Amino acid sequence: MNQRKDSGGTAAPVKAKRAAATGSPSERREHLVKLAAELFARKGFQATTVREIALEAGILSGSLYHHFDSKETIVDEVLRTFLEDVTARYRAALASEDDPRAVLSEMVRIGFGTLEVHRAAITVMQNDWNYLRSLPGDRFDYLVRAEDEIERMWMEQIKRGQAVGQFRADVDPKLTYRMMRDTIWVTVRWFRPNGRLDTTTIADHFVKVVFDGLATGRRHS
Amino acid sequence: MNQRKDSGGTAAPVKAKRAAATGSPSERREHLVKLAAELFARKGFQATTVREIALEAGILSGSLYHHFDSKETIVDEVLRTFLEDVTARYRAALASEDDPRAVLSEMVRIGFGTLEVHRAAITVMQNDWNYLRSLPGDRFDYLVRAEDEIERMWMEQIKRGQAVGQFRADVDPKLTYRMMRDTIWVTVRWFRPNGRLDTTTIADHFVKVVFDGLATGRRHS
DNA sequence: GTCTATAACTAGATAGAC
DNA sequence: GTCTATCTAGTTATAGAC
Repeated sequence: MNQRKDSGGTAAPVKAKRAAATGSPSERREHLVKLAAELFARKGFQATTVREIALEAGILSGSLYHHFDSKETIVDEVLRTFLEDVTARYRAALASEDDPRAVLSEMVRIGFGTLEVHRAAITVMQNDWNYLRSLPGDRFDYLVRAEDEIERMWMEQIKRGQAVGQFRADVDPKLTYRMMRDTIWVTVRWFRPNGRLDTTTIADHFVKVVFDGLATGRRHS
Repeated sequence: MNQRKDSGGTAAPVKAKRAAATGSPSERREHLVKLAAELFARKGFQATTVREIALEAGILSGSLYHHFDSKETIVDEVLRTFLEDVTARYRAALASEDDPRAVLSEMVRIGFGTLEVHRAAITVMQNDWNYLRSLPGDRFDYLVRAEDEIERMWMEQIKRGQAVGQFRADVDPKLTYRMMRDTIWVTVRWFRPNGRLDTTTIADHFVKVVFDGLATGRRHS
């Protein structure tokens, strides 16, 4: 099935979904990146071929190279866009509020909030992180740099919260940060926009459990 | 680099790591699966070639097909082994104890405990789940079946705990289950055996935070 | 900006000798 | 149980016509 006489990089687009061919060149590019991100998220970066991306866009694989010089460039743009947005939001949260617990719960809300807009990017980041990092060259080193900056911002709030007595001091700050970070991002595995649970509900649940605990009755010791 | 006159399925093993060639056939097979699992975990299932697996074992790719009929069969065995072990442990925990909170914290400990033995398998399961599920055929349907059985076991304990008043009733059981499950497995991303934190420490931290909360002071309303 | 045609290569898998 | 040799199919990417 899906037979075509070309085994190479072609195949007439025939009845492909050629979407809005209007708009500026940069909008066109963004649109292509978005389509690719969805495919990367669904099947994985490597399992997604440039032919599939092109087909989805209603063009042929060769034409894709008018917009991007490689498949890596596309996934690069997917991840970079997400990381720039989320770090910017975190910085804004830090600047607008001082109370550690307030900042931290705002950061939790920001994290879950990105699930809607950046669902595909987050999925790719989680599933293909190891692979992209294993590629030769330093092209994806910024992934680790962004991760480090985000870690610093979280850790600072956790430690300040402990220092002022808002958070219990008998928990490892780094372990706590990782637990919070992972629990937020990993939600993309099952989160569905327009599903039973919206990101605000999920964030509230998370804050409730992590801050106050699941158990009833007296507090720890 | 790494140049050889063969572009096919060959390449003299030369100075490869040919390990213990002794032992029963089934031990040999298990050993190969283990080597493959490590590669799958590091680079991803698709990025790992049968040639790399063979090289790691000190044989040629063609020889691998004496043991397995396909690359998929190998990853199948990796995941199946892990899932069978963990579900068996969960069942034992349910059988040996009745108190919901005790069972649940035991399940948490079991989860983190598998990180050491099954680190590679868990990594593969997380990173390549979407891809394996997207493959045609029903070969990997058991992934979802195992997931469902595990979910039932956890949910039962959470709901019983709420019914007997051990856990607060104002949290969504399913959301709570997902949060606990994800937080445990995702730990493979950064967990290193023989690192600063062992699985017991991580499990204790987890139970502390999730059961009693991070905040100091009075309990939730 | 897209298509045609193809280059250059790598993947998983097989058949049969040893 | 391993190696030799090879097949088939699929991959990213390019060059130039339109």
